[in-house]
Amino acid sequence: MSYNPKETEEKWQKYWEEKRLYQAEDPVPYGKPAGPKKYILVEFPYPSGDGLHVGHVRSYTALDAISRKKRMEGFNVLFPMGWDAFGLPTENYAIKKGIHPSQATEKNIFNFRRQLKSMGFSFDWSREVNTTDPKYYKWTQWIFLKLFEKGLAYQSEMPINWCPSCKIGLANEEVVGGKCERCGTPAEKKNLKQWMIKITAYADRLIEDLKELDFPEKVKTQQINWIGKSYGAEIDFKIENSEDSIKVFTTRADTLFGVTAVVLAPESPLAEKLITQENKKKAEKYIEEAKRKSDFEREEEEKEKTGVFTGSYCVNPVNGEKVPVWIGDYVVASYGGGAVMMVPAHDYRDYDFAKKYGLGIREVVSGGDILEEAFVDYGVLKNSGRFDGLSSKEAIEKITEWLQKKRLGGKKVHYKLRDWVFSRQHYWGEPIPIIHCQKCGMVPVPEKELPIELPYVEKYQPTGTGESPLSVIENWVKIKCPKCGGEAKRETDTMPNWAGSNWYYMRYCDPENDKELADKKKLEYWMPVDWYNGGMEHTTLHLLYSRFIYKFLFDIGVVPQSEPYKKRTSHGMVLAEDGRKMSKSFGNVINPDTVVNEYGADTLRLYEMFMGPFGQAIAWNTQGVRGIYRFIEKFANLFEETSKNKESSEEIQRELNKLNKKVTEDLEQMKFNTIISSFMEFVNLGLDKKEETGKDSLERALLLLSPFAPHLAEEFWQRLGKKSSIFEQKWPEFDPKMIQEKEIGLIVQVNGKMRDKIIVPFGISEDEAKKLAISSEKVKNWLEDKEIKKVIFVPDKLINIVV
RNA sequence: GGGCAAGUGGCGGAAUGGUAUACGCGGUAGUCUCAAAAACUACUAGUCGCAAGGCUGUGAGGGUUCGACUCCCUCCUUGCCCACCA
Repeated sequence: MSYNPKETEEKWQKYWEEKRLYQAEDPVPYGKPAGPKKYILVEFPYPSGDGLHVGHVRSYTALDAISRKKRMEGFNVLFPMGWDAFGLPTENYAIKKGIHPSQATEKNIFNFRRQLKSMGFSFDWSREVNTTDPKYYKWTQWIFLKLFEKGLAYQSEMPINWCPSCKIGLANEEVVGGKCERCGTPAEKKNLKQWMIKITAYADRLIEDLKELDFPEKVKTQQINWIGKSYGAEIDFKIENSEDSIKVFTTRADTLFGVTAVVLAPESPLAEKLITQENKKKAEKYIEEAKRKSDFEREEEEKEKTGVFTGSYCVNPVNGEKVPVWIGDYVVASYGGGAVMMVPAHDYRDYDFAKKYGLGIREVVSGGDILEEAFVDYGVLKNSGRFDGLSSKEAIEKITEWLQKKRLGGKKVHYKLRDWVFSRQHYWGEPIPIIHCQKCGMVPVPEKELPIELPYVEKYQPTGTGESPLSVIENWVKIKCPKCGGEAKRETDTMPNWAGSNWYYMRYCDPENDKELADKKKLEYWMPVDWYNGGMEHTTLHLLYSRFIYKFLFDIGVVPQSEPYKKRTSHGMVLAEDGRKMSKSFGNVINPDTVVNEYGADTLRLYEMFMGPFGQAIAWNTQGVRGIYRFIEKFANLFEETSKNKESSEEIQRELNKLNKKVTEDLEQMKFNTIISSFMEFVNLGLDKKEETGKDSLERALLLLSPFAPHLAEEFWQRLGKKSSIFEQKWPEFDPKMIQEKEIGLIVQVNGKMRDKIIVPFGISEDEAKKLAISSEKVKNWLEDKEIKKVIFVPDKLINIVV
């Protein structure tokens, strides 16, 4: 064997590191005059105790290949790496192993870094960031202070999702199917004072600005749906014998005459107030039960709607009708004010509810049969007084206008997006830089005192009371108020995982800066990120929230544009050989170290590029890895047997140009699997025609292969006697003229079926092609006794004779 | 219930209006070997045929076209995301 990956790979990794080949150049006046830049970004990993996943390798290899090609094309490339290291998994891991989270983090990062380096990725390690480094989280806290200053960070007592097992509050995004995202325990509701971030203030801009971005449509629609903007009306239902009114949100103001009840969410503060004496027992018990039930349990009960009458009534503003007020658990507390107008005739849920509790069903839009089921489409109004005969569309407009005039309601826009619960009652996170003073209230920590470092403690287990472990460290909590000097206490909640990952890509532009989160000139040069690859699972979390934070920083003049990412792509998951998710409990995890030890990093890299379309989930196949290793051996053979030949034949050169074109173009479109197949075809052809293949072709093939198999490419490049690294070379250009063959196989069809393939000179005329086609023996049989009706000629491709 | 993808050999997949199944895996036979592994060579969608060759074939059905895996319509299946959002 003429190529031994084990020996070779480490050698070149060292060589590249010494040459500092992958360091990005800052713009003047900090660096050399910088040419055009490309900022290529992969989501930084969470350094877990499990080590690098082969899924990381897939997306990092892809973007590494792109970065390498861009450098060879002359771009000043920033391709950085760092660690998203705060958060629950490390804290849990530390508790389990009995070591401190900071030590666990250090150990895990060390391992991840070693693994990434063994893959030969071209990261600029001089810009490494770590979210748990006080020098880094100083600026995470600074961003929080700015949000607080602008009124976008606030505290609010609210029912939050609570995991009884982790003893921690969860963001809506962390509750999946009613269960805690991490441990799978059904989430409960618990009232706690929480820090909130007002992302809703940016809802419109987050939708609007998507238009300009090069994101997959799927990502855009998912974000739009998540924000969930809907246009409708807010309508006031005056409560009988009271000054108060119930505000309901509806997108179907046209059905207002069909209201036969108003239903409140059990959590609604109004609900309790409206319960009358005679309904007290029943209704209060109902509320208590409903509150105790988690969202999940409510869902599990086969969506059977339940409810209870409060005893109170309100007034339908459009016709003065007296309408009963109910409480029902099908009403979502956090949307639309937690109240709905119930129109059984024209809403499925209301229909079920009304049927169950014997409430009236009144048809006000014609078009369906409401004895059978609710009619939810638009139609023509009836039983609606002066609005009869209008179409639903017109009626929505007219009725809303009328309400607005009477000051009983009006147009209203609602969002599904809710403000972001930004506090965790945990140890392993950034302390929130706020001080609570008895006299002055909430006082922000003065900027010059940042960072507020996380105190090193022995006990970091959750308290379980809902308070963070920091709350028991008295000498840390107690502090003088920076405003009045009186007694005060530090905020003891910490920030969620997302806080550090919101802005990490800005820090790469200027990772050492102690005066600002990053220098403005550097941000102006590097931002926005030109290409950001990550997982679909981050679409409505990290990707949306970091866009919001970037917009906020733009508004306060810290960053140069309002969108951080120009282009977004996403990779598919790498599944285990059995088609399931890789998981320790299934025992089906593939460790990249094992593959690297056995076959080398290049084999793993090539395999992951070859295994299937980049955007698709795909199962691991151990035999497939062997197949790639065979390819590497074949390549080495080809090299050994042909590198002494001088010039390649015309055919080989043509195929090489085709390969050149394919790699250059498909790389941009992330069609890596077909690129690797083309290399295989080229090598197979070269081995078939050893005498025709020479040094010139090998050189170019190595350049083309170098982004994918950098070690192998460098090794053979240097074996050819080159004095500089292959990565200091220019990306090869292809010659379109060389791709054109002199003779081509023209397809001959009769009635659209292929009957023959004839060799003809390139650029043959229709007449000549026709003559040749008709005279073909095979074709003659199919034309016998038949009249030629029509001939379709596609130049240099095919000729179709219709008989 | 809503939204978005996708259905092609034994398997991963290629071809996005013009040779369907490239490339790889697996399989079969052979070479080498005391033997095995590895490697190499040939074959590998189904079907009829000694062969030449024919016919069928890209989830199902229909349509557009000289020509459809590809475009349009209806349906089925699978996957992902969202979901009592008024």
